[in-house]
Amino acid sequence: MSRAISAVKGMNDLLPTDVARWRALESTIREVVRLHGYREIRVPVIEHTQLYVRSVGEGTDIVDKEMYSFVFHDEPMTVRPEGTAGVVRAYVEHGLHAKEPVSRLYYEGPMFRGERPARGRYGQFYQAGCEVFGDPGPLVDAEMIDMIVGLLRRLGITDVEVLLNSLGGKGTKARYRERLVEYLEPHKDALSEDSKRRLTTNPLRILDSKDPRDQKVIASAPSVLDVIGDDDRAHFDGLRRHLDKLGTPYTVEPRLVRGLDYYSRTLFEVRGRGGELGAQNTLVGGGRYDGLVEELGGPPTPAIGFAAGLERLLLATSVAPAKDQPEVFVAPLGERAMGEALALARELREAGVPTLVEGRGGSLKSMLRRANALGSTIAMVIGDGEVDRGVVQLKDLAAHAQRDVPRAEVVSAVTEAVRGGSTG
RNA sequence: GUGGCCGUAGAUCAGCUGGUAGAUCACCGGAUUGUGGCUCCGGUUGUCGCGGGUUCGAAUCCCGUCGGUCACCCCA
Repeated sequence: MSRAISAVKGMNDLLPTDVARWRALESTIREVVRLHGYREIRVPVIEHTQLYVRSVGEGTDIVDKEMYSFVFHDEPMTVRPEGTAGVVRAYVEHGLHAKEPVSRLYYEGPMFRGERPARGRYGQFYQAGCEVFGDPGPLVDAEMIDMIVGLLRRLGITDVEVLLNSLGGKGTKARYRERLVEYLEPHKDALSEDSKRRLTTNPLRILDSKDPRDQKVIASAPSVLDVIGDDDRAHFDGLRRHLDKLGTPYTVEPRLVRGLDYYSRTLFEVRGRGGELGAQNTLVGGGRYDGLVEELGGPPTPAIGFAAGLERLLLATSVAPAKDQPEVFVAPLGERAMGEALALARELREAGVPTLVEGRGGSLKSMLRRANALGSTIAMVIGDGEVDRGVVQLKDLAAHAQRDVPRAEVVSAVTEAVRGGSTG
């Protein structure tokens, strides 16, 4: 074990035990999303850097300092830091808008950001997300938020809060930004160092600063909700009405802003309140991005989407993984039995029964110990005696029962036992 | 990127103010020439994260570095 190569910082392995939980989580998400009419789309992990610069936006931390970018054959490329941009690109590139009036897309996969890793936040992390194109809302907005809350509930994550805000339409964001800077400028000296810098780069971010100095100033800052247009207000009110009707709880948080530039109008975030999440308690983030499709070369198309952080859901969830251990453990004793065991295992597998053969030899005791440790339901012992008599010893591990079964009847006896329970 | 804490067998950890490493679990074998979950016995496993320094001597002290973790930052 000399000079072993370790994983890259922030990247981590998911061992089989972990993966069992992941699969349980993913299948729940897929099911919920399917019930809402979403269909999965798979897009590349690598895109032109420009895609993210134009969508996520310059001045955002993601683009400015967190992207895994490289130049390949003189082309600036980036390993995706988030999912929406790529999906929008695909939507435009394949002219989906011309094929169906509304597209409901689901995606899932690894994202990459060069941040300092912490619990619930990694350089390579996984997101599942949905995007709806072609529906201006606000009904879909409400439906999406409600779906997320329902999904979390199915995952056993109930201690959450939904934060809701509106960033207004096209012009309002810039207008509010101006208004905010106007307000903050005179208080500049009272702000934290970070926020002084943000005043020019990304003033909206100052709103959710945790620094007490900033909070003091922010407390009486103008609210976006006072600046949004009448249409935006109507949209926001409509969304709230739908949520109220559904009984889906939410909190209006005018200071909620998100890290990406493309958002407009509806903005939401779901935070977990369980202690296991620490400061990384944002489980889901999303919002409307009505201008992005056009921005990326498509026709004007309203759109909304969200992304959920899978490792964070996993920290908060109580979903139990399905059993993935072999049902049958074959313990051969001796040379002749080995060959017989292998053939038998193949038959069982063809019949759909997960089977493992102990090929390392060893004592029967140790083999049975292993069968038990693996959680197998049936152990099959084959020795010279069994081979000579044309039988196999079938042990029901839970019932401590065993009997000889003629070689020809083994498969049916096993499938029966596996489905039915006892072997009699 | 900034600051705090941590880094010892596969896993969880002990090792006090420096004298070249231990427990438990796991794993392997045995206690009935071929029968498991409990029990008992025995056994394997470590460049004490890495590099340098102080010292007769360092897992133990100092510096650096890498990794993890917590808070900030940011975000999923």
